[in-house]
Amino acid sequence: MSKPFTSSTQVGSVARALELVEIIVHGPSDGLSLAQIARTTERSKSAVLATLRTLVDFGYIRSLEPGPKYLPGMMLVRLGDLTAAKDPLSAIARPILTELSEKTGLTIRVARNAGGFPVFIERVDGPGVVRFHTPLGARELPHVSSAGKAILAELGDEEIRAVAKECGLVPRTKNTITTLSDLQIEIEKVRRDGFATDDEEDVQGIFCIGAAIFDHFGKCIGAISATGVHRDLSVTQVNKLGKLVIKYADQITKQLHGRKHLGGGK
Amino acid sequence: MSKPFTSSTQVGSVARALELVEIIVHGPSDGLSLAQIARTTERSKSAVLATLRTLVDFGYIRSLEPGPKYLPGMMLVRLGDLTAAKDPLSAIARPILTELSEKTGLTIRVARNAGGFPVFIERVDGPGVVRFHTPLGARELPHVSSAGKAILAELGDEEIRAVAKECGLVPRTKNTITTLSDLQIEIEKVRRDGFATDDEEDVQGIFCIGAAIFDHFGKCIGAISATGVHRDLSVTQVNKLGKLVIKYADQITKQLHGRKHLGGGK
DNA sequence: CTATCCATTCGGTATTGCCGAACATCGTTC
DNA sequence: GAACGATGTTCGGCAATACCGAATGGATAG
Repeated sequence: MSKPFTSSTQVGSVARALELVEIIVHGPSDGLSLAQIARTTERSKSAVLATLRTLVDFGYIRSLEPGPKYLPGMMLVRLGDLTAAKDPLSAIARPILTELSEKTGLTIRVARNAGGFPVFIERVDGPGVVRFHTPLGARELPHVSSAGKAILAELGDEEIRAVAKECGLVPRTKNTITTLSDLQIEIEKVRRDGFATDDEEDVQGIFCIGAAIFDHFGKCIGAISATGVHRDLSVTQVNKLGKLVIKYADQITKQLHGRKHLGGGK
Repeated sequence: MSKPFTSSTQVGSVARALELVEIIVHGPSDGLSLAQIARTTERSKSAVLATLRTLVDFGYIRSLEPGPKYLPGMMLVRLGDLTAAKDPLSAIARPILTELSEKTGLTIRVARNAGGFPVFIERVDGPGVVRFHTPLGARELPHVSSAGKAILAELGDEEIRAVAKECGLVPRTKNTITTLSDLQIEIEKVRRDGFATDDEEDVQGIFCIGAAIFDHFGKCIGAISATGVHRDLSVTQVNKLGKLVIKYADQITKQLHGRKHLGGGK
């Protein structure tokens, strides 16, 4: 057995099947052949074929004749859509994101707070021509994203240190914050301003501005962020845009019957 | 064995795992308990638990303490997003959909032609306050959706009959087309106009207008559709809106280096 | 024509996924 | 407070079954 499974009793064949999904989703856009998949997974073709057939039957994978090449199936889109739709944060946020994206021309996303890490669950593109991939559903790095920093700013110093340790403060660009002390200084700024920025700290040429969302306990449950290309943003706009993002984040908080956790005490 | 599996060699445990995903995704928004899942699937708790653990490990399901209740996981959102992003039609269509949604205030979607059935892969909401669920990734009914009719209009009469037989022309509202002859008359109208409508034929109070998209062979590979609430649409607007939808569909066709299949011959 | 790649089928074997019983824990009810 | 019913969890043992490898047929290339 090559892979050391983390916890107790699991189902191996299911795990292997989901690995296939992963491989195919990350594979080339013209698909992978059975032989290719069998090689990369180091399993027999017959076993892979049986698994693939099951996945195809459920629509997770679609097989493209002739050849056959295997590609991600539409059921994945459906499940992702249903999952996002079921999330009340997503449902409430969507029209508000749409409005903000129109007002700013930027791509707006909303993230859930997943243990200090932002996980974006919904996205609305702005009308701009420039397009970049802003992924959904992945655990993003908290120290390089505006949503991440907006969430961190609502945590206690203890938790911030824990999250920083967990993500390792890995560098992404030359602007990335890589030390705990720098991060703490940045967090202080976020707390003062009420919004967080990402000034080309994750991707060269891309900036973000984010603000936190709260539930009725005053706990930060997520954040929204606006993303654009750096040259479209003049420095004087940052504050104005920040205020706007806060306003829309507050709208979501309000609709969730939430209230802002007033900084001060732990 | 309760479920008669369709084709040859498959992996039973994987199929059972994917059934769990289905159940949880369609379950209540506060999740399902292990016992509930075990009951509905008629399997032992221990077997279900092992499978669930595997799914949780991969992020397909997330377990919510205490209880634990099981809910759809963020990995489903991620996989759906990656799947849609990998599709060139989706990538090309997105900015065009955004523009059309701003211009019209409606929800715009793009569907792939899947054997005469529309499968929507991307959606852009309009700024309107009214919200309704327009699903993605599912095989929609061709005879009740404007995208479906736009696709049907590009097929041969033979194929239309086959699709009609496959979907059964099931009624959804009192406006639904339920006979083949009515459908053929409607298709003729679509061919004349260049766009298709759905006048409360799927959901009461909802209308759609759709137009087809073509590849470089002139084959119809999909369609876009605009969705809104019926009372927002005056009859005189239908033609104007139809023309607009055609224009944006043609833009997508153009960017795909496609060309319109000029009706006439088979 | 041979050689090499591919997808697919088919037994046989032992891996392993499943069940059921047992335990721990919580919340209710009498 | 004790007894009950519900839950989630662990564990041993059996048999189902998921896996492998060899063999086949087809396609493409040299």
